[in-house]
This record gives sequence, structure tokens and C-alpha cells, in this order.
Amino acid sequence: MPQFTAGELEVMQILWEHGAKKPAEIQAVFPREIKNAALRSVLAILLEKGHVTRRQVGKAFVYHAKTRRNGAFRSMIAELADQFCEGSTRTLLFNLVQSEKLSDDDIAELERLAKDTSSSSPKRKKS
Amino acid sequence: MPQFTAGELEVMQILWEHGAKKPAEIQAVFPREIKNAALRSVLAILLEKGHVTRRQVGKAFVYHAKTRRNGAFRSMIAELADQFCEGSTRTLLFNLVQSEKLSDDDIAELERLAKDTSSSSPKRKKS
DNA sequence: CCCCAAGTGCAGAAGGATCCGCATATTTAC
DNA sequence: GTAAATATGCGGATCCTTCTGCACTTGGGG
Repeated sequence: MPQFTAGELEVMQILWEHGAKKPAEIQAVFPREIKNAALRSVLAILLEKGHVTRRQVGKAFVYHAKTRRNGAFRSMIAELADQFCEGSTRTLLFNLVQSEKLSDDDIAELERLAKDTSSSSPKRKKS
Repeated sequence: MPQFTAGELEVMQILWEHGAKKPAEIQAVFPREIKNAALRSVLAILLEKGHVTRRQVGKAFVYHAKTRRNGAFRSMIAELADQFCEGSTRTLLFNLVQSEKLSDDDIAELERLAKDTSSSSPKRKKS
């Protein structure tokens, strides 16, 4: 039971990037050819799954992403961790660090980001 | 076009963990109830997709994982990176490091792993 | 008021994944 | 040789996603 299918994700990406939109507007900025009705089918599924809400404006429906982009990302990472890393996102992270070829600069950046969000006060920007 | 569906991944996990197996053997260690014929359907799809091979042993077929576990993991990470991190696994890694709450020990471990695989000779075990 | 562009609802086709039952073949035990 | 157990082949049912055509409704300009 994947959170999102490929097509559903395509639509969510639009909503995340552009905010609330009518079907026709989503269609207008869609990265590929898609029929209005096909798009509305996907929206109906997303609505059913609770990933979007909609409200009527005039005669049209405006769709709004309910599930947040980062939340979707996190949960898909968690799914991968379940399948490959005994459910541990931390283990997944370690695996990635091992298999990625990182430059020294990358490592320094990594360290900076890690420390910035781990302990200490999270409201400091940085030095 | 996801590399693997949920069911396909279930089967691959068995093959990765237990090595080459006959359908009935896979069925025996399967983490849930599954009918032999259903399992063979999945194997047929995996065969078609090229993720497994099979060779006849006696009257039975022994299935063998062709796609490697780590390769599958990497490609699924790459897919996620495409959707959420402009195609960059590095960016994905950075995002993860930011959103995970890491202890100082975790960070140290991370650093160790990163340096162990980045520059320097990759054949050294460790100090 | 009338028309039309914009929007929705609906029914269903197509394709893939998942699952199932049954007929058939082959190995093995006796 | 024969029967039981073990496997495969196959046809097809079911479900979900994706896509399509078409009929119907409605808001707004003239």
C-alpha cells in the first residue's frame, strides 16, 4: 500500500509548488499532456485518500494539498527503510552515506547540517 | 514506472535473504499467507522484468535474484530523489540529515562512514 | 433572456498487479 | 507398474490506476 502512485505524485507536486488550483489550472501547468477528465480522476482518488481537500469557488472546485510535501517525503523514506533497513531511517541514512561518493566539502556540509538540527538551540540561523 | 511493486519486493526480499529457491520453498518462508499460484504469478512478472532468472532443477524451477539488493535500494532512492530532490541523491541525503534527529554519537558515526568511503583507498577496513 | 465557455458527473475501457482453481506432468516411494 | 506428492501451465476473476468520451449544468457577457 504505497502512499502515492506515480500519477498521484505528479499531481501533488503541482499543488505543492503552485498552491491551491482548479483542475484546469493544474492541467495548464502539467509537465505532460493530460486530459482534463484523467486529471480529475486522479484528484478524486487523492481526495478519497485524504491527501487533498477541495472547496467550491463559483461553479468550480479548488483543490488544496492536505498532506505536506515534506511529510510525504518522510513517509516514503520510512517505507523504503521498512523494506531495506529494518525500519530504521537512521540505518538508511548510514547506508546512503556509505554508498554515496562524497567530497570533503560534502562531508563538511553534512556535518554542519547535522549539528545545526541535532542538539543546541534550533532557532539560530548560523554563524 | 516503479522498479518494484510491493508484492514484487516481498518476493525479492526472500530471494535476497535466502538465496535461490523453488516457489514452494519461497512460499514456506513467506511472511504471510500466499497461495503457490499467486506467488508464481509474481515470479513470472519478476522474470519478465528481468529481476530474477530461473534454471530447471529436476522438475522444478529454481529462481535466483538477478537484480542486487543494494542496486534495487539505490535505484529506489534515486526515484525518490527525482521526485523530491531535483534528481540529486546528495540533496536527498542532506534533507534527511536535516530532518532526522541525530545524537552526537550518530553524527560521529556518520562522519566516520562518510570518510571511510569518500576519498582514500577503499580497500582499507578501518583502523 | 440566450448562448457558450468552463466545469462537473458518470460510465466504462485498457492495462497491470494480484490472486485462484484446476488440469497436467514428473519424480519418488512402494 | 502405480499411486501419492510435488510442480508447472494456463485461463481467468478481481482490484486499482489511468485514461477517454459524452452528457449535463452553470455563470457571465452581450
